[in-house]
Amino acid sequence: MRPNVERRPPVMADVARLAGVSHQTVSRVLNDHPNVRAETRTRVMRAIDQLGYRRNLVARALVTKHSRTLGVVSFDTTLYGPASTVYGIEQAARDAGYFVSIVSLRTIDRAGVNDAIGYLAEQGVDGIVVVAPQRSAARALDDLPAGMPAVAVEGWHQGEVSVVSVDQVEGARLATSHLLDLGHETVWHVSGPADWLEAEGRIEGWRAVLTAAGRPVPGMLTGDWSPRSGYRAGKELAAMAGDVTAVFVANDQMALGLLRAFTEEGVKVPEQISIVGFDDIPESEFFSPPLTTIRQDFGAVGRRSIDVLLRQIESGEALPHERLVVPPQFVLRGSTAAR
Amino acid sequence: MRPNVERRPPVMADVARLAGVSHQTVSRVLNDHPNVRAETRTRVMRAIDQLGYRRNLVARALVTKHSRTLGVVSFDTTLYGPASTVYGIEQAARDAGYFVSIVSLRTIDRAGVNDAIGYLAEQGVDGIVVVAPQRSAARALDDLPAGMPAVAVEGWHQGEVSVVSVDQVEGARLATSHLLDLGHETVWHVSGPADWLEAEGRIEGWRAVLTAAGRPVPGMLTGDWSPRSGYRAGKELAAMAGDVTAVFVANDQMALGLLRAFTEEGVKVPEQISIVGFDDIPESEFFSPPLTTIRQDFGAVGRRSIDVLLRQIESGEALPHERLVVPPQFVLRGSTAAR
DNA sequence: GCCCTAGGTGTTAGCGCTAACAGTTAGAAA
DNA sequence: TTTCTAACTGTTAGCGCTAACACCTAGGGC
Repeated sequence: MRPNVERRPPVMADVARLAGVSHQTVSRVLNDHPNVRAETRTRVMRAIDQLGYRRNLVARALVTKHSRTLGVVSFDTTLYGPASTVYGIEQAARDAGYFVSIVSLRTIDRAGVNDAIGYLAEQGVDGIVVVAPQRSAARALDDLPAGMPAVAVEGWHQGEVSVVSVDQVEGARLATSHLLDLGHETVWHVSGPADWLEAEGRIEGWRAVLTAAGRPVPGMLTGDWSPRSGYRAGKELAAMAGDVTAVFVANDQMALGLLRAFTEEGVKVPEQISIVGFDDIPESEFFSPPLTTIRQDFGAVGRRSIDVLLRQIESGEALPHERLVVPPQFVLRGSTAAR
Repeated sequence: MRPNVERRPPVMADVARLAGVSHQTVSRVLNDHPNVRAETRTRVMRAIDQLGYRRNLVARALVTKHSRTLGVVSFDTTLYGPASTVYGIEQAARDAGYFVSIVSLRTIDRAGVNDAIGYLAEQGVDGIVVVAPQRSAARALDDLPAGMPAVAVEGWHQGEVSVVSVDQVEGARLATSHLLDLGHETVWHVSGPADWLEAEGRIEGWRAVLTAAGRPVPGMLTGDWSPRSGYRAGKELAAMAGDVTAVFVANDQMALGLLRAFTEEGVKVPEQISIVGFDDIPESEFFSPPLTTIRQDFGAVGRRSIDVLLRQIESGEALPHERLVVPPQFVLRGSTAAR
């Protein structure tokens, strides 16, 4: 490292010297300590302005043991769901005066999540949010550093850590019931990939409703959340157009793929086949036809998870683990019709 | 702050004691300093394992003056473009051994961006990436803290800072030329909101091609990037279906809105009107019809911006400001046809 | 034997801040 | 008056780490 030519940035001592007080008094002003004379305070403030002083939060964190930074471990923040969740987290954290340090995993497995948590711990974060949509990722929460406040989002867990998630099972119930209520004999399902907790929850809800209604449970198609995989599933379903009259698709992107495949094959939606999606991405309302779907309030999930995490951090002790569930919402549009 | 019941995490001195060396030797091992005997190194490593020691990067940052953290200021990371860019930034940063601290602004204005930069500076980031798609945000880069390495993404700037962006003008040229080449008399444009640099660049490229070809430049419709605004524009254009034969839409989401409006009004795409979008979001390929569009490589933009920023940081001095341009790519699909 | 060098290690100081405590003053209470 | 208290401010220590330097040893050249 070569010597830096420009003057070093001002530190507290510089402000103190200029204001004619001790550095401790400057610290008190900065931290809104009550016992500072008004006149002294303004003198210090003036000195701060004059020097363009900014306090060094790194030094502060070293002594207070609090960095006011939260770590977020997520997966493919390009997707609407994770992106919205992380956005909600970031907003809520900043409103509470915390920074957010993000690690986006390319592949999500226990080792990767563990590494990420380790890095964040070294960095001195006060707590960690893990967006853990897969079983393997969720398991990494078992070996959190001792005493590290944490919360799982969209994860599954048994008591080791608090979890905030949308009620996937209930969402699937809403979707499936809607289709049965319209008079369909049964409902097919295009699921998300195995190992994903959301996919599992949606399968569970779908199956539960069919079983409770005494309907046959058709074979299930599996996609990978992408429109392309929905397109492939759509081609298969179109070939069975006579038998299939209603499909619950595990997310809106795949539903778009189905719609495209059906259009190509001349299958009319909703006249011949009704479709319900999941997520309510901003595009869904403008699909042709507009997609009936289940809305997930990702922003609420993000905010709730920060609530839970901050309560843990600020209490300074291990709180009992909560399981917070955000309700999904049914959104009726044009892709479903009575049989 | 109440007393913490559990033992404090081990520090370097604890490792040193257990390994029977000085803390400095532990530091040397951790930093891969060459002059450490192999036997000593393994002894230290063993002690580290045994205690589960993790070094405190906050303390390290205080003395080295480098936090190995980069700040990112962005806007609405729910949208595909910003989300993908931020993802690319995060990946590239982590590959280079840096953390990423993110601030997502709700509204993007000079004051907001300035505040965000200020927070990040206090936090001790080594450099800042500002995703500054609006003129007002880009201007905030004029008052960066002295000596803070920074790079603007999708921004516009005159020499104060390096900029990495996709060539919007060229993308618009590609779109417009394609439509003229297909034999359309002229091309209409649904633009992004005013003050957005991307919107301006796309207007510029569109207009330039029309003017160069001696074609009339039709009145322009303006949206806000949302599918809904595209839908509204589509309704207007459908009413003029005889005159309008080709539309260049400033992003794919609005193009989807147009498609929906045209479907409702019975306007056939591409038979009656051809449409070209911009972005190539994952959904575009599965619109009906699949959307001809201009692909932006957001990942590349993110990676390049980190390249530029790290070069600045690691050189330790003010490098000349660069203007890096990532080429857009034309993607032919089914929403355009010859006149 | 001497010196010199290089490898390996320990000692000390200090990064910029806050916490804890130690004054100092002024005014109220005794 | 004295004494106490509260309000305000300064002094000191130390968070956990790295940089700089000091110090040992062993081995080679003379």
